[in-house]
Amino acid sequence: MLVAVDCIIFGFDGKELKILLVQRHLEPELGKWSLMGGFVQPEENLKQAAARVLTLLTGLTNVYMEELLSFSEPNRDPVERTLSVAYFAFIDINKYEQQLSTEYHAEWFPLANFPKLIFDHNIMVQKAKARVQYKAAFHPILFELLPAKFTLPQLQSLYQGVYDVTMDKGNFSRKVLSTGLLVKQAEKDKASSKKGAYYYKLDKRKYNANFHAVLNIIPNPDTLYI
Amino acid sequence: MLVAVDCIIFGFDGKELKILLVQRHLEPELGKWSLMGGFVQPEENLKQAAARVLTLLTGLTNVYMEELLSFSEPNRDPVERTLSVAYFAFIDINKYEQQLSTEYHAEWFPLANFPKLIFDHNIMVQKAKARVQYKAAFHPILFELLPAKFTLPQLQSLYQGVYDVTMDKGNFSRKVLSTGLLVKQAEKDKASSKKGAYYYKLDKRKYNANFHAVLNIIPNPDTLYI
DNA sequence: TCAAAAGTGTTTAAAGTACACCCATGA
DNA sequence: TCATGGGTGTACTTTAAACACTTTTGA
Repeated sequence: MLVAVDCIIFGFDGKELKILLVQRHLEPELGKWSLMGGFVQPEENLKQAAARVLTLLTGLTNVYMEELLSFSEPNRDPVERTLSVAYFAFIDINKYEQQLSTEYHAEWFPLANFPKLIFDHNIMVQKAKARVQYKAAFHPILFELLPAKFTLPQLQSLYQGVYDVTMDKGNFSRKVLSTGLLVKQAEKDKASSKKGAYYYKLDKRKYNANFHAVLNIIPNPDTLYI
Repeated sequence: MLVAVDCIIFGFDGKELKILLVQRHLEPELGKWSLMGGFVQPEENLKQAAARVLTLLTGLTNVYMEELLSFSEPNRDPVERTLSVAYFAFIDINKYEQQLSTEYHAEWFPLANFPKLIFDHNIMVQKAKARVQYKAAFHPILFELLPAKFTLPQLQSLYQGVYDVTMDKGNFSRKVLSTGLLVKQAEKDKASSKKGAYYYKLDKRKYNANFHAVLNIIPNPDTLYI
C-alpha cells in the first residue's frame, strides 16, 4: 500500500480564514485543485513527511502542525490504493513566500468558499475545519495565524471569523488578557483606527508552558462538534 | 509499506481502568505482551480493520472506537517497515467473552500497572490514556464502559478512577443529572450499600443527539493535557 | 468638533464549590 | 440502634454576560 500525507494549510488575511490549495500538474486529475501532499519517504516518519511537504510549498519551517485523521477507503485513489494521513497547519500568511506559489500553482481560497477538490480532499478540509474550531475553543492555537505583533481587535476579528460570531470586545479582552499569555507593547497600530490599538506579543515562555492548558475563550463551546 | 492497526481496549472493573493485552504467539517477540493488532485487508478501510480486530478478540460488535494517532517511525517494527494507526475502544468488561481470552492469550491489566509491551505499544497506551482523560472531561464517553444499568456512585467511582481524584458526591450528582442524559430507574442496586442506590440508564436518543456537545463534568479541566 | 474605534467599569445572572444535613437499612 | 453509604439542601464564591461609559484622534 502507498502511504501519503496531505496538508490542510490555514492562513488568516485579517478578515477571514483561508486555505492554501495547489493545482495538480500530473495525472490523474491534472489541472484540478487539491491539497498539497506527498508520499512518505523511506527514512522519514509521517510528521516529518508532512513538514517536508509544507516547507516545499511555503518555504516555512517550525510551523504549527497537527495530525488530523487517516483516510483509507480502498478506492479513494483510483490509480493505486493509497493511505493518506492528513495534517493541518497554521501559518502567518505574510511569511508565506509568494514565488513558490507560481512554482506549485498554489492559491489561497476562503475556507467559506473554495473549489471542488480531488479524491476525498473536500472531506479532509471539512474535518480540519471542525477540528480547528474545536481545538481553538480550548487552546490558544490561533495565535499561530497572526504575526509576532498583533492587536486585540485583530485577534478578536480572527476568533469571530473562525466561529462566525460577533463577540463583546470588553469580555473578549478580559478573557484573553486573563490568560496571562499576552505582553502589552508600548507601540500602537494606527492603521485601522484613529485612536490606535496597542500591540501585544505572546509570552513565549508561558505560551509553551501553558499551551495544553484548557482555556475558555469562546462563548457556548457546548455547541461545538468534533 | 505494510499498514496495520492496533487497538487500545479499555474496560472498567468497578474499581479501576484496565486494558486488554495479548501475548504474542509469533515471532518476533514471541511470548511478549502487546496490543491486539492486525494488518489492513485489501477490501477494508482502517476503521473497519480496527473493528474486525476488536471483534476477533472480544466477540463484541458496535463498540465505541476512535482513531488515536498514527505511529510511523521507519524502524518501529524491526522486521519490515510498518505503519500502524492506533484506535482506542471502550467495552463493557462484563460482556467480554472469556473463552476468547485463552485463544488469544489475552489478559486484563490495570492501566496504572501493566507490563512492558513490544515495539512502541507502551507509547500508544500512554497517548490513549491522555486522550481518554481529555475527551472524557468534555464528552460523556465513559458511559460506554458501564453496563446498561448503573448507579451514580458507580459512575462517580469511574470518573474518580480515570482522573485519580475524589469528587464531591453532591456536586457530581447535580452535574451529571443536569445533562439530562440519565433516566432514573425504579430499581435499586443493593449490592454495595444497605440503603441501595438507584439504577440509571442512558437516554439513548439524547445521548446520540448530544454526544458531541461539550459537557463539563470534571473540575479544573485546565490541568489536562492532550 | 464629532464620528469611530479602543479601552474601562459596573451590574446582574449563572455556574461551581464546600459542606452540613437527612434518609434508609442490614448487621 | 447505629454505622454506613446514598441522597438532598443551602450558603458562598467565582465566572461569565450584557451593556453603559470614557478615551483618543484624524478628518
